[in-house]
This record gives sequence, C-alpha cells and structure tokens, in this order.
Amino acid sequence: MSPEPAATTGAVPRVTLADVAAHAGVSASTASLAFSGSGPVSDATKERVLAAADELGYAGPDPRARSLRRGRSGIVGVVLEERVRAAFLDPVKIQTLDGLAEGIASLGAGLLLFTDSGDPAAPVSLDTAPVDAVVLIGCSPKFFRQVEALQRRGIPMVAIEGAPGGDIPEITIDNREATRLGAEHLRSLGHEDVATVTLPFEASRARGPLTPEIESAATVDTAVERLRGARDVYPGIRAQVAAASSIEEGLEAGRALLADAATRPTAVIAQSDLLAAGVIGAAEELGLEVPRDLSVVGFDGIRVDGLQHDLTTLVQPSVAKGRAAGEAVVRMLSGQAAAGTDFTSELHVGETTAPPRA
Amino acid sequence: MSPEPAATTGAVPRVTLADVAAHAGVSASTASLAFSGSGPVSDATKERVLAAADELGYAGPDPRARSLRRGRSGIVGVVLEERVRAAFLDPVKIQTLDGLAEGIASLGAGLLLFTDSGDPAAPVSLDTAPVDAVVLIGCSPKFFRQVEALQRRGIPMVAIEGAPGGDIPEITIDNREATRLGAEHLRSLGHEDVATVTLPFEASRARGPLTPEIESAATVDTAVERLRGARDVYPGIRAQVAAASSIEEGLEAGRALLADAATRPTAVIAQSDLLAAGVIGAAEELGLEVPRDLSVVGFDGIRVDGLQHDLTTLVQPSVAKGRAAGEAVVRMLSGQAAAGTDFTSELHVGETTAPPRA
DNA sequence: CTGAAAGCGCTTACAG
DNA sequence: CTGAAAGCGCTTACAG
Repeated sequence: MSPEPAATTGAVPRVTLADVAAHAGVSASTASLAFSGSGPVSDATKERVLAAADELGYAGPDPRARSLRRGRSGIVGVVLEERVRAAFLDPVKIQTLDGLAEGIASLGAGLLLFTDSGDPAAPVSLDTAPVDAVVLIGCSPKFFRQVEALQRRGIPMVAIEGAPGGDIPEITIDNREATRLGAEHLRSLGHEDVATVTLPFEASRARGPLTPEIESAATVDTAVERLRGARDVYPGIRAQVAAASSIEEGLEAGRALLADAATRPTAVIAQSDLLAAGVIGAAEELGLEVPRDLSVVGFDGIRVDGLQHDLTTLVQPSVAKGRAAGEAVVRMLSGQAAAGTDFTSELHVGETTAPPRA
Repeated sequence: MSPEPAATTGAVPRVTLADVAAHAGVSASTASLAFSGSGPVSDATKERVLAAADELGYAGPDPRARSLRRGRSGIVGVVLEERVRAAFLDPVKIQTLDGLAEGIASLGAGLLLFTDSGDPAAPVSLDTAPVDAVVLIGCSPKFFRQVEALQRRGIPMVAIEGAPGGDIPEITIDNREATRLGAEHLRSLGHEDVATVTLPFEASRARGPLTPEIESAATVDTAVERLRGARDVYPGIRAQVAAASSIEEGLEAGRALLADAATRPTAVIAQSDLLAAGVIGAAEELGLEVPRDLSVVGFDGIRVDGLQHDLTTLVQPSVAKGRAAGEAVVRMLSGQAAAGTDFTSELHVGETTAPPRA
C-alpha cells in the first residue's frame, strides 16, 4: 500500500470575477471595468472591487477567458525547427530572437517557442496554440500545411530566412552580394588561390569536400547563396562543407584545407564567424600566421567569445532582422499591410586579411 | 495624401465550428467530437464534418475557446529575467531549457519565454498570460508578487536555481560540495597556492578582485556557494570576480591573476568552464603551459567550442535539471505533489590539472 | 458612473 | 452513435 501523495496542487478554489463583483456589491461589468481600467468607474467603486478581490484572493481576470473574449492572446509564436540547444548554438539566431523580443515589445506579448522537443510522439502543433501571430526562423517548407492552416485562421506570419511557403513576408539578407564583397576584397589584395568553408547544405549535415551531389540536394539557401557569391569572383573555388556552424567544425575544415602545404590556399572565405575562428585555429596549429600566411574572411559580424583577432567579416544586421520581423507583426496585428525586408551586410575589414606572401 | 495600405490582413471571414456543423448537417457537439476524436462518432459522419470544414476553410477549433472551456492552454511559461541574448550566452541555461522542453514533451505544450525585452514600458506580465504552469530559471525575489498571484490562481510553479519566494519546489545542484571536490583534487596533487575566478556576485556585475563589500552585497547564490566550497579547502583563497561567464572574462581575470610571476598561483579554480577556457588562454599568452605550469579546474561540464584541452571540471547535470523541472510540472498538472531535487555534480579529471612544478 | 444582456467558440455531461 | 443545453470567465456595446 503506497501512501497518498502528501499534497496535491491546483486545489485552490476558483474565484471568478462574478464572485468578486457579488462580494463588492456591484455588477460583473463594473468589476471588469475596475480591473481593466478601460471605462469610467468611480474611485470609490474601484477600491471596493479591489478590496473584495483581495479578500477573496482573486488574482485578476483569467487570461484564457479574456483572450477568447478579446480575440487576442498576447502571444507570438516563434518556430525554430530544431532542438533548443541546436538553435541556440547559433549566435545569429539568438540575436535575431533578441531583436524580435524588442520588436514586439509594444505588444506586451510573450514569445512562444516551437522547437523540436526530441519526442516525436509529442509535437506541439503550431495550429492548436493560441497565438496572435507567428514568426518562422530559418524554416523549411515542411511547415507548409500548418502555415496554411494559420493563414486560413487569419494569423499574421513573417518568415526570417527560410521558405515556409505561402505568400508570407520574408526578412532576408544579401548573402550572395555580401560574400561577393568579401571575395572581391581578397582579390583586390591579390589572392588567386582561395578556398571556402561552407555551412551545411542540408539537414543531414554531411562533412567534407563539396560534391555535385551535395550541391544538388541543397535545402539551405544561405549556404548556396554564399557559395554563389564566392564563385562570382572565384568561379572554380574549392569548397569544404562543415557539418555545423561552430569553431570545432571550422577547425576540422581548416585542417582539411591547410594540411597539405602544396595545395594550401592563401585565403579562406568562411561562411560564418565561428567557422572562421576555427580556420584561424587550424592555421595556428600548423604554425601559420594570420594574416601573414593566410587571410581569413568570416560572415556574421558577431563577437566570437575568446577570439583574439579582429576578424575581417561581413557584418549582417542580426538584431535588426528580428526587430523588423517583430515590427511587421505589430503592423499586421493592427490591420496594416506589411512587406518583407531585404537587409544589406557590410564588409568589416579587420586584421585577418592581407596580401598573400610574395 | 498618403495612399491606403495595399492590403490588410486578418480580413479572413471567421468560420466557426457551428458553421461547419450546420454545413455538414450535424450538431455542434458532433462536429466537436469529429475534431477531437474523443468520443464515438461514425466514420461517415466524421468524414462529412471534415469535408464541410474543408469546404468552408475551417482550420480546426479555436485554441482560445478550447483553452477556456478545457481550463488548459497547453503553454508552460519560462521566466529568465534577462534579455534573450544574455540568457542564451550561458550554455548551461540553454541545456537546461532543452531538458525542460524534453521534460514537458508529453504535455505537447509550448514554452512561453518571459525575458526582458529591453523596453521597460512593456513588461510582459507573467500573470496575464494563459499559462498552465511556470518554470523560473535563476530568478531573483523580484518576482515575488507575480509568483504569489500565480499561486493564488493555482498555477503550478518550479524554480531552477533562484529564490523566487513562496514555497515553490526548487531544482538545485551541490555548488559548494562540488567545488570542494575540485579543490580537494588540487590539494591532493600538492597545490598550496590556489586562486579562484568567480561568477558575478550581483546583477551590476563588477569586475576585479573580490572585496568584502562585493561579497556582502551578493545576490547570486551560485557564486557564493562555489566560493564557499573553494574556501572549505583553501580558506584564504585569492578571488578574482568576473563580470560574466565567458571566455573573454576568463581571459581578463586570468591575466590579472597570472601576470605577476611573483604572486602567480599554481592552480586556478574557475567557477565555469567558459571562465576556465579564458584562464587557459591567459596562461598560454604568458607562455605558460597547462597543466605543467598551471592547473585549471572549471565548472559545468559543457563542451567549450574550440577549446582543445580536456578540461578538469565539475560536471553538472544541466539537461537533467531542466528535465526534472519539466517532469515536476507534468506531475503537478496531473494533480500529484512534486518536490524539488538536489542534483549532484561529478568531478571529471581531464588534462588540465597536474602536480605543481617542484 | 453603473447594470442587464449577449456572446466570444468551444466542450462536456446528460439524454435519447 | 447523435443532439439540446449549459457553461468555461470574461468584456463590450447598449441603456439608463
């Protein structure tokens, strides 16, 4: 015989606005007004209602009822399509999320995270959650069905880099043009033999030299566009695919690219700052000095924690992207139209690029 | 005269379950059953309802109405008390959040993030959000009022390392004992002259040598407890306070501690792995070799991206903490009692500790 | 400034 | 297996 649980929660007696009104001797309408402050109530009445609430232990209007009645829940959904720990390994995503929080601040709304929980049997379905709007970050078309359902329900949506389908406003950046800028910078320094380390081309995240097969199976636009930008300047550029955006992966790719002195490029275009930091690490392991022996260009413009170099990189407006998405959502919720935005990245010339050794 | 907006959103005509039912020629109850699948409906009827829904463009029951009626919203609130970018700089927090997502997976609930949006005028108030439960991560007592309101409403709460007030189950780890273990390891190797790099002691995040003033104004238990653990073994230990848990801060603190060869300790106890990585970097800058010239102990047991050393550290169960919180929430929501958990960390002896040079 | 009434859209006992 | 009725707890025109 096992003992009964010591105590159960949720046994709090439900007090409703009606109870409070009755206790205060006013109508429910008046009590409601006293709480919302959105109507004319005499101070005396208001105080009486608040006192009654206090006596009964009433904690304010039930958000569920309020949201049904008002048609708004005060919640904005954010879809990430990865596990929390994977999504937040990417500093750009974190900054974007931060900007988003800022962009919707005026709504006083919370951010409801939709991620892969690791339990395939328990998917939180986007379309049974009480959201006022949804922002998709880096999502694949696999959400098409749910996206469609949300659109039918009139829920405003915005996508940040991804192709969720539907006619959803998109927030994008100039991946190709920006990378081309970085490549041109290298060419203007005199580099002829340049290699690139790319982001994964698809979810399976193969690692190694880029093959036509990998390229034709690509689902990640960012990697493809940045590669195009590099090819605009160096058409036959050698490419090494990383399995993720991390220093560790950059190290591995860097080793693969730099190990053989005979085939060693004089410069590397990394598709992210983390990858660039790894490439620099690999160079240092081999006794190479950056930028004297190897030039390295990154992408993102984040501060890589612990990296001592001032990295030459394409600075993308990560926070602004999120904020723009948030502002678009706010606009749509107020009944206005909202369009996407295509942001521009800037070349920051730091101290990791220089002319090649003669 | 400015032009009208091109198009407004939200103009979708609202289709309700009643419309669908009418269209299918059944009652609302039956239509409801057809969607929820929780009652006996003939296949023929079900199909008719679904077909009607399709024709009318009905995307399924409105989550707001459903949550009012059912008394559950399917949302678990997570309070972080920082900006998104600050909170997610900490790998331990990310892992904890990941574990939490896992722990509540069976609920099929989403995680509603409450963070500082940067806009003080627009605080998302915890107590007007439709949450079924709330998990506080590293929160200060400043939430006491809201916490109380939630308790009055019978909303289950769990705290992970923090002192939100109230009689909320807490998930904690053995900060003091674990650090003591690390210190004992150093002592057993023969170290006499040991210093420590601590986490911030309060929100203002002063940086520099630890003073009695800083210590007495401490609000962050973690830093205090880990310091105590170090003092259990090295009572007069010299302490340098970092302004955050990062490699960069570890570098700074490391430089301060190691620059002067005359006062240089033979070992450093860092209160986080990121700080430890920074201390190692500082040592290497000075031409010191780890562990030959300096032993370094970390805390957390995360993989520091790009760190080449196998760090000696106290491995805390970050993911398990989150999962435990999630499971406690699930239990409470099913009406059972839930207690807190105090987790134990383990000493991992890597390759960054060795006997001091003779 | 206050109250009576309707209704937000759904689900759930309860009959049949 | 299906339907009629009540009600989740609130807010909002509408009268007064």
